[in-house]
Amino acid sequence: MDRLRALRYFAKLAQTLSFSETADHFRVPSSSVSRRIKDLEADLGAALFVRTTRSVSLTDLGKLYLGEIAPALQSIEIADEMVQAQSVAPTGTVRITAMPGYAELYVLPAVQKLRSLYPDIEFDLNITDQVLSLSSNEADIAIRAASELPDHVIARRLGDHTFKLVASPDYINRNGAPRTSDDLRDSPVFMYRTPRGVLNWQMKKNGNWETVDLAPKYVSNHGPSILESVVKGQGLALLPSWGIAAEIANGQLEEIDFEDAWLSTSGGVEMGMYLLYHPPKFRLEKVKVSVDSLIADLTRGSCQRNLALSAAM
Amino acid sequence: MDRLRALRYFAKLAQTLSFSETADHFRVPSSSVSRRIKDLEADLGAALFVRTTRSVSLTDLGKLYLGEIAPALQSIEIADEMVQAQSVAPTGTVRITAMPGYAELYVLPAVQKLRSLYPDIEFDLNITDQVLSLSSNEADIAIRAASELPDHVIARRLGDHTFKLVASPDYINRNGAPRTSDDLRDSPVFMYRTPRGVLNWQMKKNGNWETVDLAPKYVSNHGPSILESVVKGQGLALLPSWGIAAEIANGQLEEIDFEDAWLSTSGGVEMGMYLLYHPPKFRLEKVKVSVDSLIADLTRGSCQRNLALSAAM
DNA sequence: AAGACTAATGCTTTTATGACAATAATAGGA
DNA sequence: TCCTATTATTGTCATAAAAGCATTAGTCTT
Repeated sequence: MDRLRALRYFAKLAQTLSFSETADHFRVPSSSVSRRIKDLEADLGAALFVRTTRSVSLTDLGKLYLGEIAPALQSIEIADEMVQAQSVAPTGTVRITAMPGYAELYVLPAVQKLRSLYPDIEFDLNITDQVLSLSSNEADIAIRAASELPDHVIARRLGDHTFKLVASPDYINRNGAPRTSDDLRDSPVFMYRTPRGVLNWQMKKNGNWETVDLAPKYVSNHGPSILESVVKGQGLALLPSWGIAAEIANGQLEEIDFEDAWLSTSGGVEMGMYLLYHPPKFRLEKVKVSVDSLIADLTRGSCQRNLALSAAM
Repeated sequence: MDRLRALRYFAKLAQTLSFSETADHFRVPSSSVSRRIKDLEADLGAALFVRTTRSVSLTDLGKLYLGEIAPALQSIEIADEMVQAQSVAPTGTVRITAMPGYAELYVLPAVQKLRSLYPDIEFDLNITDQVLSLSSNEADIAIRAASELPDHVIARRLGDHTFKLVASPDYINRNGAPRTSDDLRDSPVFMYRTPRGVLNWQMKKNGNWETVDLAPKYVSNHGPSILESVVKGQGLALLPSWGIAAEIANGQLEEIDFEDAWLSTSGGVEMGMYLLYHPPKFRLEKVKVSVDSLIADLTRGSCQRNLALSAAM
């Protein structure tokens, strides 16, 4: 038995004191109301109404029951409306996670804009290299580099995530640009540490990608400090293209063309920056508007970067 | 969809965060829980849980929904329990209606006893000649004279309801006992007025019951005052046997044997005093205990009366 | 006294729920 | 790293419940 429906019938019937009117209200035949009420009474083991074929009235127990049930029904109605309103009105917390570096350069300003656009939404921005799971509800939106895309989330490509070997013009003038892996071994190199370990440099040799055995002068999980070290001419680093666009453009850094392509993560796989979010099984407006705004800002940002790069070349 | 069941599943699942545990709790396969929750989510148009095959957690909306739903569910549980408790524990109001005269003689003391027996029950005793409808919920128990019994109520016979022509020994000494209807027309007679009119006297003539055309000296809806007038020797009256048992027994009144039987209401139909109450479709304990107690007292009273009558004869 | 309105009931059709089995996905351990 | 155990989901079927419709029975009104 659909108890909740029976209770709705009960409440309406208690109000109208008419089976037919109640039935009309719910667009069902009056026999349905009659049967549901009867079932309800049988379930409770008590008569709720006194019926004459012509009139209906509440019993003492009916009044008692109504007094308890009516507010509960109302609560349920309200709850439903709240949820449905929530899924339309953008309020609540949106949890965003993003990679350091990229976050500071691009996501932070985008989120600032988002905050001013939707002051009612609360944002929880978690900048970390940890890969927070969307599917286990640790975040609503994830912005990170990825090669192969998770299956159950929607991924919007924000731009490339390729690594460039860079040094300052000053450094190149003093030491020359490295050409071989042996050159590298003699050069001061800086590496990035992720929670899963140091991001090794890999090189293509005879069609295979191999890790280059290097002893880095400086390892950090703080990207900007590595960038700063390179800009200061202290050595070489493999840095993501989006992280050096500005420095390339204004001449602070130069890209070093190596004999082969270089990659930091597992060999040669094409990587990109992605914005990831739950498939919109159900329309969570707060997530939707955030995604839309972020995508707009971040892809625009990446276009600008690309333009800047082109200009530098 | 049984929404209430879905909500119960939801509440339990939000608490346990385990489909299988929830399913065990309700003794249903976990697939049922899974489906009900999915249906609920589809109905609401919003995701309530984030599921991994290994773990379940509430979404923001889920928490919100739970906050509204949980108290409502509890209210419904409480309401159910209240009703079921009510139908077992004898509390609340019992409305009793009874005929004047009979009520004062027999019902009043019985109700007094009932009140002391069940101090938690409230009694509403309506002494009237009006025939209050049980079926339209105007009373829980009715005690009245009846010939043919209503169909949808339970009737317990309390005793006869036959009318006797009586006068005081003093009156008979002075005027002699009437023998014919003509005798009656010359005698001072007292009649009872019901809400439906004066209770006419009827007589069997050639097998047919006919109303005797009399000009009563005194008409009242107050039985005791008619009785008193008769006892004082002021005239004759047709009085119910249960109303004159004591006076017959102690010699204050004498029954007059007439040439035919006499009746007050529609001709010659056998009438009785009945206690009427709703068929116990559902066990309303307060009514049940009241009926039991009243029946016990009133039938015992009627036995005593009968004994008293026998003794007087 | 008859008609109109209302609730209940009997029956059929449709719907949805539960049961069982199988699958997919993950966490933990050897 | 592979294997196993646990957990949620999906597919299919049988069953139970609800709706729909027509009819009956009982009141109130004119």
